[in-house]
Amino acid sequence: MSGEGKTRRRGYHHGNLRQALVEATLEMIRERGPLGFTLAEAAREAGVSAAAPYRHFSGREELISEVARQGFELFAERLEKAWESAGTPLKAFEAVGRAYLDFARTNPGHYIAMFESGVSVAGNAGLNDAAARAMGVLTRAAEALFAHLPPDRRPPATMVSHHIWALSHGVVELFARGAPGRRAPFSAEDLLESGTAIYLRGLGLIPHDD
Amino acid sequence: MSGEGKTRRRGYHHGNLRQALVEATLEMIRERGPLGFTLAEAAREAGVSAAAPYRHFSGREELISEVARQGFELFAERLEKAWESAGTPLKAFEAVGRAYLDFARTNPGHYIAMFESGVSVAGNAGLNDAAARAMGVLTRAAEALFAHLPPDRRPPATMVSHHIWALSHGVVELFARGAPGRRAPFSAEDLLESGTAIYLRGLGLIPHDD
DNA sequence: TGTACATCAGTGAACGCGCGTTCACTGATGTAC
DNA sequence: TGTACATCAGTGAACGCGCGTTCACTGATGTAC
Repeated sequence: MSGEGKTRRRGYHHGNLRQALVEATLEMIRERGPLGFTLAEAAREAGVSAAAPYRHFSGREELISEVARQGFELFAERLEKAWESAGTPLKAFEAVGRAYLDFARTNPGHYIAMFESGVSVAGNAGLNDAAARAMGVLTRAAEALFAHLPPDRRPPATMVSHHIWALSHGVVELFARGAPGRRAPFSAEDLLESGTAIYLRGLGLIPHDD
Repeated sequence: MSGEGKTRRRGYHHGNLRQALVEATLEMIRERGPLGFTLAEAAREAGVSAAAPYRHFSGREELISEVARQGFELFAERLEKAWESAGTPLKAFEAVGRAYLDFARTNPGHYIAMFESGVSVAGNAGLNDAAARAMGVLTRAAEALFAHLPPDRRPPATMVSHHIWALSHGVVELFARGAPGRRAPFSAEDLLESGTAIYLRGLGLIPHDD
């Protein structure tokens, strides 16, 4: 809910229609899934005629791409902030993992637009940049973890970041959303934290037997 | 492609329309994503009028549920077969992981219907059973891994299966599909295998430093 | 083996709907002088 | 400070489209006798 506020019009000219459409889209996506949004309804939601969006976007596709782009920007910011806020590389890495899940929780519309809408990241420069920036945080967080190891004993940082990304994404998709009544005996947070801990132990970065 | 064949009609009576619709749906989903299927087109594809599907399904929703159900059945079978085919519990566990990825690869239509279509698993008994059966294989595979450990040192099997499930699902969603041109330096297979190995080492089930 | 008939699995026409998009238009805004 | 005018950001009506679903219907199948 936070970060996905509402903007309504004030007169004949909306004043902020572009962003209002983005926000309407976020809400529709959050509630009805990746393809459950329509330009027509976004316009209605913003209190504007069905033709108005075409002053700001070339069409449906461009609007959802913009939503995804904003999502990746926000995502990268949150991950960066989490990384910088913690003391040791290990704590920082764990904080990034928590921030990942937290982002998916508090910005479901963005998350869905980014990863489930079928938007082509490669085909859009702005989107691509933002996505790379977010991925970069994960990779740097991984690199910092091994900085103290002799170079020939460091695992490839991008492999590690891919592992963590996949684990996080899987947890989000399978356990963080959907009916809260899912009878899973573990919360998404617990699963991600315990999974990450076991993984890091496997890398030799956490002592065995805590 | 295998397991997603084609069934066309032979006379006025189709003979196998129900399954033909399922197969047409698989193809549409595979090519156009979770919501990219329509009853109308499935009928067209099967060479039948738009009204015909209603002799076999109450509507759109019931058809996609059936696709997902068949997917879970097939999935459970493949996982079971993989588990039974390997010698040691460790090898069997790894074989199950490989079978997971392999299923997602060879049956993308099923996989999408199962996990991305928004179908409500809980609201359908047949679907629920099939899904539980598949999940059960993962959990039993995990249990077998610790069978030789003293009971008080065994991690919870469902936690482990949830971890592996999340990792596998994340790898599938992020790295196994989409443009094959993704410049990922690691294949989905490699990522899942290496990730699983590190995780199992973290559990103390694989010796350090191979 | 032949026939009557119930049942099953199709047809095709029609419906109402909401969507994406285009178009000529017009009200509001802001800038040059 | 006031006015003319270009530009911008909206309107509303219209289009063609494909969809899901319903309905009365009919051709094919299979069973009882």
